[in-house]
Amino acid sequence: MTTTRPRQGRPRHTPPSDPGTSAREQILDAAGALFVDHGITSTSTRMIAERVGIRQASLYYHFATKEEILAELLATSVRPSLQMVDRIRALVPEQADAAAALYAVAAMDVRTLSRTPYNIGTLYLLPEVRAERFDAFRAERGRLQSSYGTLGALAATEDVARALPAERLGELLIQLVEVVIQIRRSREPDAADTEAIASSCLRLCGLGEPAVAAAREEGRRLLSSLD
Amino acid sequence: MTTTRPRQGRPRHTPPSDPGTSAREQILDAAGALFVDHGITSTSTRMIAERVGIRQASLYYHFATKEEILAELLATSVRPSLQMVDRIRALVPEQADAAAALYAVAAMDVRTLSRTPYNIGTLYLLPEVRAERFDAFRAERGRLQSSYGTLGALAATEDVARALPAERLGELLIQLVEVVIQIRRSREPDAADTEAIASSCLRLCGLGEPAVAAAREEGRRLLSSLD
DNA sequence: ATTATCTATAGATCTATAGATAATGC
DNA sequence: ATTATCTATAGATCTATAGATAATGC
Repeated sequence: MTTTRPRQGRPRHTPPSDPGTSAREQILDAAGALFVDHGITSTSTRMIAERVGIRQASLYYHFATKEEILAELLATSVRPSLQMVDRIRALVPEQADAAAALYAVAAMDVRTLSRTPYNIGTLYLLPEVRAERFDAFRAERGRLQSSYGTLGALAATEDVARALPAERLGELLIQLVEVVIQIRRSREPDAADTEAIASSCLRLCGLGEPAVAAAREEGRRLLSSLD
Repeated sequence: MTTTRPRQGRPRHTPPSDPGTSAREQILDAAGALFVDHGITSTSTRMIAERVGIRQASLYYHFATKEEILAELLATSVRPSLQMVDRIRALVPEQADAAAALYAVAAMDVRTLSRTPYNIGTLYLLPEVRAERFDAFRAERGRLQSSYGTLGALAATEDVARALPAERLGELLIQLVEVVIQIRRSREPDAADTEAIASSCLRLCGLGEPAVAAAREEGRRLLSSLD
């Protein structure tokens, strides 16, 4: 039992419950949870500060504006998904087994979205995020979407590939994966959800049941080789 | 050219551009467009009033609170979709051709969501709507979702029906249909989108390309018999 | 008389800044 | 001296109410 050394600066009126994490981190966590629950504009800086255990004005030592807090949250929210896609695509060199790669990417993404401490995916959907200020974030998300499109086009049957250009396929696939955001609003997503969603991505690409089963097996192998 | 008779009450500081529609209607339209663009909390009663061409306080003659405006918008937003489902399910007596019915319902719903004057579907996604106050609305949406589930379960192949209980299938199908809400944020959805989304619903249910094509034909027939 | 607006405003926010203060670090 | 907080507050909102007013309806 190590007593954590008190930090520098004037003490808080309420001492931090977790002295291990930085104030900046605590603010981001509090703001994230509140933005997701109540929306961005409905969350006041006072609410954020209260949850952290500091005074409202003290936020401004760490962030210049409320927007800056949001920007930081958004930046860290797509990045894990994008990195995951890159790692998985690196494992599947050519279009060797695109269906397995798509399964793995979708499953991983669903799991990531299921497990963030608050349902951070909902932030994408809020109108405030369409401000020009957040262009960079939306561009990253666009890259994720087009990865889904490319992967889906490679995995798809000829019939489906002909009917759906990669760009539209990407829109549909990312939308399907993000159903987990909606599910999380009413219940705790589980492993069966992950499997159902990832398999649905493959079916949407036109794969029949034997091909879906095969890609699922191989996709799982890919995932376990990631750890 | 009929000059519309001026209405009762003190004249507005800016005369209404469309004297045909009631003030109530004008307020709902203005609020809907603003809620969708900026979010609910970010839309002030002043913004709504300005768009209508009345003073902020005059809103309160028609609605007791801002929440009441939102409640009215939500109430009128799912209803068309629910009625459509009922009409189409009535046309397809037993499980005669569930796949065609699912195609028709999905296509109709996509078209409805594409054509509302503002992208009203986005309202579902806003955190403010989770307040208890809007329980009735969320219940209606739940009914729509379970209609998708039932229809999907009937249309699905045995393999898929075994893998996905109707409840989860409903979540996936409605999510897929509502991709049109996201599409509308970046571009104008067209007939090809409608077809792509409705066909994707069928593929997600495990249908192969010949079955998808057949259901699409029959689904279109159903739709044209609705007018 | 009734209706639908208007003007004015109370009271409750909310964001962000200025400047003081209580720790640690050197 | 530096850091991270605090207190206090300016200035800008925002929602909703009270009461006046300018039309039409009878």
